[in-house]
Amino acid sequence: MAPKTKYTKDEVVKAAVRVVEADGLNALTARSVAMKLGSSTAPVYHHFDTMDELALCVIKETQRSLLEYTSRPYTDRVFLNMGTGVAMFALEHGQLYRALMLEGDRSSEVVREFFDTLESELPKDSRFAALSSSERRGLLRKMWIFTHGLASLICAGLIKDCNQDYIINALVDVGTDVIGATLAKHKSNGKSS
Amino acid sequence: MAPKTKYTKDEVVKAAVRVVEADGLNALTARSVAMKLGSSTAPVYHHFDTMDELALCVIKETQRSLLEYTSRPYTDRVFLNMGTGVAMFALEHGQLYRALMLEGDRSSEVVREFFDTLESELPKDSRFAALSSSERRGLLRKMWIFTHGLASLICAGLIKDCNQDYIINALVDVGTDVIGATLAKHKSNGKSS
DNA sequence: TCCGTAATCTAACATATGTTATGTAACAGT
DNA sequence: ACTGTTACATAACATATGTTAGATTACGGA
Repeated sequence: MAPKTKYTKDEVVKAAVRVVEADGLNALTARSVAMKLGSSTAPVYHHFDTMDELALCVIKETQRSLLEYTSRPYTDRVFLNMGTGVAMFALEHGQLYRALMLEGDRSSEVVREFFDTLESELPKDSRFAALSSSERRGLLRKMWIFTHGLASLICAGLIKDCNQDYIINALVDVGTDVIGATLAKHKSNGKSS
Repeated sequence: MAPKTKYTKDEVVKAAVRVVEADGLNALTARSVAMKLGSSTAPVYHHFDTMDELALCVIKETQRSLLEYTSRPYTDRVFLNMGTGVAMFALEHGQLYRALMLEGDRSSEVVREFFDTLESELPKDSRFAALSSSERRGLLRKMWIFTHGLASLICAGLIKDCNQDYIINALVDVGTDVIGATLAKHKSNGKSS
């Protein structure tokens, strides 16, 4: 039979993720992955037909990692936790956030898919129960644009002294403004109609 | 003497900008620029020692173009015009916005520099005269994060049916929320102190 | 008209990268 | 122990790109 497998498919993907994390998506080459893995390029091509295929797996793996971040209990509010998770991911894995949301060929799909995930989570927060579907969607859209902007700036290193508390504060701050305004508008609309 | 110069430095830069606009920063090569220019690569290397030098000029030119967008009178409010200009630029020159603000090696500097420009323009809007310096900065920061997030999504093609009116509406919408909250907070702080 | 300069072209070289071909050796079953 | 399979290593090939060298040629001054 064949010799025992020394580098599993998963190990190759993990090595590729580490390459992107360290030096960005442009640095993802068969040779750089092999280097991280401590092997030749052969194992890479053993598990993947093309580099594009590996890059896709890196994106998928990064997506999973991001979802793990957004499901952490930073606070007791599900919706706030998701925004915090996005920004924390950008803080701790800037290059991966860029690869996933800003650069990759599939970034549009990924962002859209992520937005849909957010939308499905929103109704779980009781504070929004009174809002109509379109009000909720408008609110979500604003908060998502803000969160994505914040994360983009964070992963560019443009928010100094950024940490978890800073992020939660920033999101609560603008969230209070926007949610407050939306609820007030809902109330006055309800009265006038 | 020498033959009349057929391709000026400016024409080379313009061609390079068109390359980036069409196919992104990764497509900026000596040969792609030469192709757009209808020449060989010689004129490129005649005006620039390295491709990095040309890329830098493309960024500078793009910066100028963006500033031109932000100084247009979309509305009668200077501050709103700047945000609208950013988003309009992202709408009409998505690849250039990415190159300038999201991808380039110098994106951090560019963004920081642009934020400073915004900050120097803010006092010109009379509505903010009452605010303290730190209140103004907080407000500006929120609006900039939102605007950058919006522009990033626009240049990824993720905002459907996006046009000038949509952009102005989006900015006025969230701007009303955030500015209203800031002014209200300022007022109550003034009363309580 | 002739010449020299320099803008451009052509072609080459060096490197980086995707990909493939070939060799090697470890493991399992006999 | 022998053998066949196959994971891996090595090295080659093709292409893309930065960069440079030499040839070419148009222009302006003599």
